[in-house]
Amino acid sequence: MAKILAKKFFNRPVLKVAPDLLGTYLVRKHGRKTERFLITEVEAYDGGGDMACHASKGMTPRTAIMFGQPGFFYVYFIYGMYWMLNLVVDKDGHPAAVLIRGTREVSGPGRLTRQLNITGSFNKKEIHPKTGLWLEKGEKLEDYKMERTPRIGVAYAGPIWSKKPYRFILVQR
DNA sequence: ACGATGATGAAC
DNA sequence: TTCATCATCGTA
Repeated sequence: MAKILAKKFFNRPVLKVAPDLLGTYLVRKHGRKTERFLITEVEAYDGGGDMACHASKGMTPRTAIMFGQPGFFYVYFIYGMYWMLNLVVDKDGHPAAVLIRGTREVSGPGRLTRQLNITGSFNKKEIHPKTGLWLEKGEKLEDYKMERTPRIGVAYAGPIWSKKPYRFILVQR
């Protein structure tokens, strides 16, 4: 029986949680079918001072979820077409999230939500099997190594924050 | 290189 | 109420 990642896992600083998510499984159940996707690409967004993080705008109707408890989904609509899947992490009151950018099976954050049929209905839902979308511990991946790069598509955040190495990826050796 | 396509937040 | 912008992707 695979281990389900619970609140304790998410209730840590985002720069710890984000790399730990690499190699874990994003699990989606719709109808009778349960599918697992190995996470290979994530980005960390860390607090109100991170100018690339939506929480840098303060608490708004959209960003309020990030200011709450860890272990919930933050899902928002972008470019008139795509849903972005984020996991709220770190302690209650500190707004932080991890963007799931890709898996071994599906590359790209917009494609991922489209293929898994994830929309705004998941926003503010708990990361738990009862939701139909959750995370499970992975296995040892000897043939992959982790790399860090700047985040994608955040030039608006300015020279400092757009260059922070907050993107974590698994690449094959 | 650029258009699709609509929510969001800030300015007015 | 308008307006610029946007944590993207497919086609060219």
